[in-house]
Amino acid sequence: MSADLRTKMVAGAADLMSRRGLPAASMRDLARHSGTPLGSTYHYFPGGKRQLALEAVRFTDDQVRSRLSRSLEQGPVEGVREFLAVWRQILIDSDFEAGCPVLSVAVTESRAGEAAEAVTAARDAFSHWCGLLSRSLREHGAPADAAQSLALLIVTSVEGSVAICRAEGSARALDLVAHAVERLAGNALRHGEI
Amino acid sequence: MSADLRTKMVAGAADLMSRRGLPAASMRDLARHSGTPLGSTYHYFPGGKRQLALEAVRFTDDQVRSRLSRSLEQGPVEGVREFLAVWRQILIDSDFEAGCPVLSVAVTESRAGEAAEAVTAARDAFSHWCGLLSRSLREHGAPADAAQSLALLIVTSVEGSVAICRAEGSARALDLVAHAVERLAGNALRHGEI
DNA sequence: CCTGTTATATGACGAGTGTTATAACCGTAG
DNA sequence: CTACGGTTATAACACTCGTCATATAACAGG
Repeated sequence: MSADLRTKMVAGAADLMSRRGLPAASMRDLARHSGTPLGSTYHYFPGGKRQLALEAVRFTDDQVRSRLSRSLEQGPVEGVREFLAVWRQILIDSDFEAGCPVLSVAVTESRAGEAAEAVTAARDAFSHWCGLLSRSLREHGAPADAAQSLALLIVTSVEGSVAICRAEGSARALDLVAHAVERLAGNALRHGEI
Repeated sequence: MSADLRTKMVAGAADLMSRRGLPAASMRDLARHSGTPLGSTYHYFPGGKRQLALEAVRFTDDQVRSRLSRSLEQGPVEGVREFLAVWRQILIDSDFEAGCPVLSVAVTESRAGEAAEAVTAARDAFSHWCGLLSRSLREHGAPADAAQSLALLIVTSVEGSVAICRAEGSARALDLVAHAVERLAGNALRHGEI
């Protein structure tokens, strides 16, 4: 039972899904992309593609959550910065070919389709990220409703930026949005409104 | 030469692409979805899927631009409202199965892939929408840099919201973002900063 | 050595892919 | 009526899809 190989498959799946969307990422491509044998895929993931997609979304969720939680200990502005840095790094490292696997699932799969669990996991991931940001903003003085709105605004605008950056082949959009939301977060903490 | 049928195909392609992403929308599905004969697809679109995808993105771009331009005559806040209403209507009418075809292309296709022209058209669409919003904000008193940042923040957050709304099966996210960006637009016009 | 479990390789299944060639349909002009 | 243009239908091309059954390999403990 090699946990490494399994994780490698899940991480590779998340990456490839973020590049092409789930339906266009075939099991053969997913195996090849993560450098793991195709024959092992159904050994580790008896649920097939549905299971692999679900785990890939949850994997991304967990990774982002852990990085976000850690940086939020230094305050909400630092957390926002880290949230942006996560995606910026992925864009740069992939030459703007990869993006957010969670967004990819949300855009390409239906709630009632064959990957419904993955869509639910995507919804949960967005909810987790918003919740973490919102709680931190609240704990640092922002009113509850402003914190919730601002957290959602941050997550949505960053996800949208990542997609636009891919189309542009540049981090310009994400950097502009980064500047704007950091300022908004600062204002919210100082003046209690967005 | 039936222009209606051609347009019907393009509009149907845009809709189906927004639901599943471009690679998962087969030519047979695209024809069936728009109620047009498959045999005619390559007659009207000799460039095949690439051409159909490209025209679908441009079609969406044009539609949004025209609605946005018209409503911006009543001021930037009214324009923002219209921009949000476009996507809200699509979400509701499709029971949160459809979304933005332009985002869909940006997420599922590579700049160097077989639908490179469609990706370029997606980049242009985002740029057009940001440009319209930005210009209107500037013309109504917002400083140039604030107008540009805010316009991008609006487009990105709305695109992100549409995706999240699909995953949630609810317009909650879009409505919250709508409230936030309308307030931001108002502030930018009154105080000259975001 | 043998055994048993886990992991990988291979090939096959029916269905679907984009695309093209070819044949049939259709309304209208001559 | 015939002839012909723009359309549509159909079948086929080589290929890939997700999935599974089966066969082989690798490696543990006795």
